[in-house]
Amino acid sequence: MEWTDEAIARLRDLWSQGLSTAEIGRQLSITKNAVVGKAHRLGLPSRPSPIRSRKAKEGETVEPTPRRKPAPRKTAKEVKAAADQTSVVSKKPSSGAEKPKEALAAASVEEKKKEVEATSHIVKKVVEAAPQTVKAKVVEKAVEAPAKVVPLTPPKPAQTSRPLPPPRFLGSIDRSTRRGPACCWPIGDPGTPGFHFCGATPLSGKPYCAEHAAIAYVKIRDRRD
DNA sequence: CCCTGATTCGC
DNA sequence: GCGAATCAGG
Repeated sequence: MEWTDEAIARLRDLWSQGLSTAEIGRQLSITKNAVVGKAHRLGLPSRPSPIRSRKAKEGETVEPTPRRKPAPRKTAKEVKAAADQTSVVSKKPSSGAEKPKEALAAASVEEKKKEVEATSHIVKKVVEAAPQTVKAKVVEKAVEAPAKVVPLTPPKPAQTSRPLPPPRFLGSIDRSTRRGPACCWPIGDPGTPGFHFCGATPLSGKPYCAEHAAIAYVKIRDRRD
């Protein structure tokens, strides 16, 4: 990474805006390690760290989180040697070709963009992640940018007088292998035998899977007649 | 497991 | 100086 004046300025700016190191990294197309490393070197103010957040009790000398052993780190040579060996000996059968990091990063960025376009959830997410001091700022920024979104109510189950049967999730079929949350998009008519909820793995932070989230969250301008 | 930021240390 | 590897907390 060539730390040009501009790159450094950008880093400083984003850093001061309270964006996460990973987010800054994405915007600069570098890793969060590079970001935090450079920030550290630049003497930028530390962010509230998850780990060191040990209460600085008054008088109590908080041990700087006694980090453990320096951890033996592989040398580049060792890494290369290992790589050579594995590539010759036991090439992974079908793990698929690993995407280059750039591709991954790009994909990640694309994903993010889509998300921002489609929903405002990301805004909330970002805001939540941001330190208090910058929340307002972030909101202000974000509000004008992404399209407004309205969560449409999913098909309203016709309410019956008798209690509904216990909802069945398709996901419960393989509950043994996947215990996570389940998409709660209703399928079929409540009260009828076939009624169940989707049960697929929901998008992070949403009650619906990708397929149904796409239906549930519709851009306002797409609803206009 | 995902995320986060901080630190270490081979390069 | 750089940043991947690693750590550790949520």
